[in-house]
Amino acid sequence: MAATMGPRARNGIPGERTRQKLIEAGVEIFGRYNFEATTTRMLADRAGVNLAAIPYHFKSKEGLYHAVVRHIVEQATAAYSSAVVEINETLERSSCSSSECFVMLSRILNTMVATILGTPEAKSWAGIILREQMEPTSAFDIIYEGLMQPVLQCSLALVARILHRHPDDPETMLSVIAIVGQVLIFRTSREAVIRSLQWKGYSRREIQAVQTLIIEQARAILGVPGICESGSHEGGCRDE
Amino acid sequence: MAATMGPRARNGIPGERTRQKLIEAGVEIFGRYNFEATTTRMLADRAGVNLAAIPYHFKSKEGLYHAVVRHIVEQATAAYSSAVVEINETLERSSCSSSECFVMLSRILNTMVATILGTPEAKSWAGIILREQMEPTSAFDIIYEGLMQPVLQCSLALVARILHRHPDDPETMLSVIAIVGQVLIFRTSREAVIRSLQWKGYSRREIQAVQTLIIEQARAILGVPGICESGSHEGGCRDE
DNA sequence: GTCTATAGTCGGATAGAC
DNA sequence: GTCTATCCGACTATAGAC
Repeated sequence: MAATMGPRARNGIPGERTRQKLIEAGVEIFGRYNFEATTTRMLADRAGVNLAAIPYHFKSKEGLYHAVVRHIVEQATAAYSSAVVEINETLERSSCSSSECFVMLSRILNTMVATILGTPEAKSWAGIILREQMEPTSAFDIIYEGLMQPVLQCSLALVARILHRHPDDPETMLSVIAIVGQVLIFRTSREAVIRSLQWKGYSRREIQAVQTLIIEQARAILGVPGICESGSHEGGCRDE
Repeated sequence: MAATMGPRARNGIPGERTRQKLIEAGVEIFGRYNFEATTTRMLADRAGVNLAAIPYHFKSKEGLYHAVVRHIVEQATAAYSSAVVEINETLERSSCSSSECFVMLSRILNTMVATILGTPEAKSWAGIILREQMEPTSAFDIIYEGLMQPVLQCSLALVARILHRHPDDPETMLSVIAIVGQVLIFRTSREAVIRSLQWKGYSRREIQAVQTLIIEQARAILGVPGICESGSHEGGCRDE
């Protein structure tokens, strides 16, 4: 990362403050508008710095954009990296039961909902990420490998154990993707969700309702017994 | 609609051909790039018409954009309007069982997957719709009321009957949204899906795999018996 | 209805003073 | 490192010939 950080990278130096303010402004402006619609004048005004600071610190508008993408990947990853690391360690160490794996998966899903709906900057993150999904640039690689790959792989391992499937079975990854889709729609289709539920936004109450729903439906999909009182059938009635 | 169609609206008149070509080009270009990044030159070149035809026929670039949005709503609605109409009629006429309602819901979900992943123009549609979700303009109203509202309401009615819940219960709509989310992620996160499954794109084979998965997981979520051979427990183990 | 030419505006990036 | 002033290209929309 230091290789692409511009003239100076250490803290405390006057120029570093300007860099940080531009990146913060970039998250906000690139998230709201898109790369082309964002003007260097907007960015400089929002950051409260001079226009010429952008080419000076980041070489170009595109240079700033890449720095912004790296920044949001770092921030977003921080939210659940501890969960992913702990789960991967647990999985390597011991062979867990379906129920234990489901508890770990629930942790990931809850974190995902809380981060995606509850973090104030999440709207900006989503704006940038969704545009990269639609028309990927070189920035998408940073997002995929830094942010998506780790969560998907971790969830894949858990779902494979829960369903007693092989992680390489494409059906397993398909299941994971669809389960994650249940979460993501609340961000990608926020406006339609708000309207159809007549919500005002995502406050604590709404976030908890979504979390409860997601866990409940993931439980049903994966055939994990859970709160079912008639404890007769264990693995559910799935195929195989 | 005729009120906003510009100078002439009837077919066969020379100008009408230019209008249509501009709208087709608009679907493609506005879908790929965004409103600001799209230039009138791109649109005119792609349509093979003169630059000045845009302000002449649509008053402005924004006027063309609105015409394009109305066009994609019409096209996309056409794909499943017959299903929605028939289901609404059936629901009004007779009281259907959970299984019957699930069959109808499956029809909607299958149509959705086929349309969203299989229609060549779907990528352009998604580009425009997603951008409107992120930063809604007046065009979003057209999309929500013409395209989303009908499908959501129809699915809501079906899910309410399947779960024996009231359609006004917010939990019911939440379930519907999450189920739809399983479908939409394959479009909104296409790039991540393709990479994690190592697919080349969405051809017939992949679309069928997604359809099978979606129906299977919707069945589990809604607790509909289906292919479960041990026919002992009927309603599944859901709450209530 | 369709074209060319152009007006008027605003964008990103740079040069050079401080 | 930060600023002002400016270049130069690209944009939308219009005017007016055909």
